[in-house]
Amino acid sequence: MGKPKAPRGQGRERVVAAALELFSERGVSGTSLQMIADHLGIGKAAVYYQFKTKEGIIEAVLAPAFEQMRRIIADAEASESQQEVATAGLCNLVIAQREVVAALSHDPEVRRFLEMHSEAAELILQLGRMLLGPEPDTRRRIAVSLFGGGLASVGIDPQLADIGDEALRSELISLGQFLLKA
Amino acid sequence: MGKPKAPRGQGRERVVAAALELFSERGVSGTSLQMIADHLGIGKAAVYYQFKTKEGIIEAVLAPAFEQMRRIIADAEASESQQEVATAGLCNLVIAQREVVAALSHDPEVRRFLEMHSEAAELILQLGRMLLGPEPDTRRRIAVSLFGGGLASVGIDPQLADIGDEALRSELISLGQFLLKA
DNA sequence: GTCTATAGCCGGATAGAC
DNA sequence: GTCTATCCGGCTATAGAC
Repeated sequence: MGKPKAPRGQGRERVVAAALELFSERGVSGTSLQMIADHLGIGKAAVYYQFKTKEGIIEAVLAPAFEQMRRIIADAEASESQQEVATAGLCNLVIAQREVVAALSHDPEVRRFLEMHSEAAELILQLGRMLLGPEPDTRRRIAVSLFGGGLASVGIDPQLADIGDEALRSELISLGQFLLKA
Repeated sequence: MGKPKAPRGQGRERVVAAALELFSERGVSGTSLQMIADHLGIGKAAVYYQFKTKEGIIEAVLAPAFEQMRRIIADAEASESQQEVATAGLCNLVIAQREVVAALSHDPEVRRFLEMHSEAAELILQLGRMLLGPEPDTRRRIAVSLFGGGLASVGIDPQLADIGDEALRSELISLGQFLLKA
């Protein structure tokens, strides 16, 4: 009864992968559906068969990152040391989803998307609050902003391309804890 | 003999100011010349009178930041403690040119611009080298990347809007020195 | 210095053939 | 599931009137 042909969702995944690659090179506004289609060697209408709108593609590209954020928040909430678990979780997220995080965390089109989908925006705010801890002073607030903003860039910095995932992860976590204790 | 009417360059500055504001909200790709014209209450062709191409506008928006970078590099080179002077200079740059730095440092269109204008790209690389110092280890390289990427975000983080320039500057410099000594 | 008008191209999105 | 053809609107850029 399995359907060997046209396995559901495979086309979607190919579109999402191509979109992510192009988004990270040219930004969301700078990427047209035509480019995505060309990249896959298909027609523009074939892309529309998978996603009715461009926003739908953005949503699908972002989805796995937000899923992981939900897990991080759940883990941190279940832990005694919220701040440390959240910090490590964020570092893991950056490693596991380099391209999604780096390509989209500073994209103006994604910012607009988040303004229209407050459940997603709330996840980011919640993670921020966990890093801040209760009653943060000015220095801590700046340190958290610096760390959060920096994390996104580190993921795709070409100058760090020779550093393996494990080394990067452990140094990031260490630097994060260091910064947030400053 | 002064010419009270049509003071040279004033029109250009108004275009640049409007462009910067829109670039920071919508990104470069997401900003059309029509939007810039509308924002100034003039026609699209009036913008073309000041700048022959959109790239010309990008160049003019970036110019002051690169000028300041040149000064920072010159100052650091003349100093004994290159790394500290460069770090402080970068923090000052972020404060003085928040919008330019934040809006454009992660913009894919600007990245493409830099690939075509290697003199400008070289300034950024040179500053990076000054922060790294001679023979940096892995941890230092990651710290520099984290700091550089984070600086850009801090400048426009709405959550830090209540912090004055002076407080922000001194904390940033302090956090920078702290991070680079980690 | 700003305007209208227009060229020519490309954007997102849809309809319908195969 | 992919294609061609098409709609309509917006884009950069130019020409020329005022």
